[in-house]
Amino acid sequence: MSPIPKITVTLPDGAQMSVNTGTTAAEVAKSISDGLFKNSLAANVNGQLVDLYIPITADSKVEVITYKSPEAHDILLHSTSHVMAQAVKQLFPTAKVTIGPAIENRFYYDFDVEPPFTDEDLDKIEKRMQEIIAADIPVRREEYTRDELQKKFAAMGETYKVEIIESIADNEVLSVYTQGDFTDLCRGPHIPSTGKIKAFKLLNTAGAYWRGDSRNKMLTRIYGTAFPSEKELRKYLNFLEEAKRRDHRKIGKSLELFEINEQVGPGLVIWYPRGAMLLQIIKDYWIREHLERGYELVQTPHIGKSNLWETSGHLGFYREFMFDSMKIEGDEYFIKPMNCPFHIQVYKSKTRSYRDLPIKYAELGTVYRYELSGVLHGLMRVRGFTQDDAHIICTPEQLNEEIIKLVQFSFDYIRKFGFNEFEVFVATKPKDKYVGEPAKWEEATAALRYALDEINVEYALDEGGGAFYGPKIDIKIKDALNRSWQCTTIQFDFNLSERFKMEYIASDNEKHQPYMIHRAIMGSLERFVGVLIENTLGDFPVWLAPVQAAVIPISENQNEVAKQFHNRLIEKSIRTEFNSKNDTIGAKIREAELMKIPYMFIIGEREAQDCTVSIRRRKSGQKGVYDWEKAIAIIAAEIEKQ
RNA sequence: GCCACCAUAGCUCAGCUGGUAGAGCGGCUGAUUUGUAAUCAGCGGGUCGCGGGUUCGAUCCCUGCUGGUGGCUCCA
Repeated sequence: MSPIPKITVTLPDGAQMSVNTGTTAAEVAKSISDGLFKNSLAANVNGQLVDLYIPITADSKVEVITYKSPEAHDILLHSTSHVMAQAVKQLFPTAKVTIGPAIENRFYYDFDVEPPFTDEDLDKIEKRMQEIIAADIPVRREEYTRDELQKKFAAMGETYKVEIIESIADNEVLSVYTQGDFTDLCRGPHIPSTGKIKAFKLLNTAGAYWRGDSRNKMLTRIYGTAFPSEKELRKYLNFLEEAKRRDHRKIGKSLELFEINEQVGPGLVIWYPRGAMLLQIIKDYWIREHLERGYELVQTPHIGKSNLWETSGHLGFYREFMFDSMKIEGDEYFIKPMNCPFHIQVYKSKTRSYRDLPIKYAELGTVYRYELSGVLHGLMRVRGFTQDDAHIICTPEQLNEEIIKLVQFSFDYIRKFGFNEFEVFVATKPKDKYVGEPAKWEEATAALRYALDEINVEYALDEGGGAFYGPKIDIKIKDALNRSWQCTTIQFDFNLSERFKMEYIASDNEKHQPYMIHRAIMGSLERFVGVLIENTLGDFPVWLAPVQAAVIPISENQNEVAKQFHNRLIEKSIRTEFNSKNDTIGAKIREAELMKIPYMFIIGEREAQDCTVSIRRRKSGQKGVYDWEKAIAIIAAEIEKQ
């Protein structure tokens, strides 16, 4: 009998081991230490994630994946989704399994089941999962040919799996994972046994179309999460709680900023005085920043005749998002979903010379888009919203510089609101709905990428995510909970300038077609305010706070004097509120704290006599007693800081 | 739009298996005249989202609608 051939295994620290061929990563882990073996979930063999029990048959670099490895979480989540599917199949044998991947911090599994699961079902499933985990059932991989698998899953009645197998490329290895009575088509890798799952929770059910296509059957999805320890699970659940606490809909109500009312219509925002003030402050700032950068303000109607939208291509490519038309004196009018055709009209009002370019038209234009009722969400997704819109019309030579300026402008602008982390995407040509030659798309996309490269901005590609009229740069901002929100969009457009026959006279005295860029920095003011609320909990910096100060007399005896001070603040354009209620000082302060008013100016008997005020800063408390002018200077200085 | 869940006073919510509703906060009135996150007392306030049905009787059961919430191409 010939001796078993040896192979060399190289560990991450460079150490090498000579082992029998066919040794598994599990055995390697065990030979290093029992502790490592106990914590091992999978292995990375030559850069490839594999199961712990796959035999290694050649010299390899081997890294044992433990709970602490960055790759571990996805594997754990994915394996937990299999345990869930196993529990579901045991409890509901007629349910058909479909797909069940890991997503960020969570997993889901979609089932075709009648009737759909309820919350009580989730408890039952969770209990059964605990039993499966307690039984520590081994999870093993097997590979099969396409035919074998088709038959296998067809025999099991798992028609969705059969369909999936059909859609997998010929050259891929087909594998299944089996744990006890449950077998699932899966690429893996998976944990070696169900007992490796230490902490999990099922979160909620949801409907989801098979393959995400609304023409397909609606499946029942269960979301869940899993972590290496109870502690980490709790931390994640706390994060979800914190997100709830920051919900802009809740804060918007308690701070009296806005409402969305059934009587008015879904997705339509009613701004209360405080919310409208907040919006106005943002708008004022926005206008200042644009005028400083050479933009010109324009203002355009809310509706326009159908031929305008015909020419722009909106009726061809964007109709599904537009509200139905209205007939006026025999003509058909549409409510604008975008401002661009109007801005083009302004451009075309006279002959333009290359010396005039770039021309930059800016407008806080309110647009209306028909969004499906199911996707509406507070201020984040509405049907009527104000875009901080601008159109830059320039020569081809100017394009690069203009894009760079725009990206930098966006970063600078958004940083002012306390956001410092960005994700940048370049979105390319959509698969079906697009206008223009593919070659032009290529060229324009390259121009966007070139500009970003030039200023060293890292970005990811969003394939097929472009607008119908051109590729775009999208900037997402990260909030305090590390969630990202789409705000800035910089869209190249070679479609409209052609459709509307825009032109300028170049230095060669010939007519040329200009380039056009659409862009919005905040995107939608509504959404931006929503993000701002969630990021700050409604505790706005003083320059943004709709009410910057509360003037609070200690007793009614100081009402007269306090009112005078209040008037001084108003004269200085400080947004202030006078609390003359017959409440104790404690109650009046509490009220101001809850309404997140940053400054409180308190006047008692002593202050009334000396013409001073006691300053109290929200959250941090008393700041001392100052004469009126000094007190006003203090708050004014903080407002100035922006 | 589709699936599930939800809808009670201005707000937050309670109301067991059907017998026409309650609390706290806010509001109003009065007392108190307050020194840095809730003074006390009293009083109002609801066709229980809307429309049908079952029932002697519906906030509760059934059904239609409206609105809200969580989701709906992150490949086995």
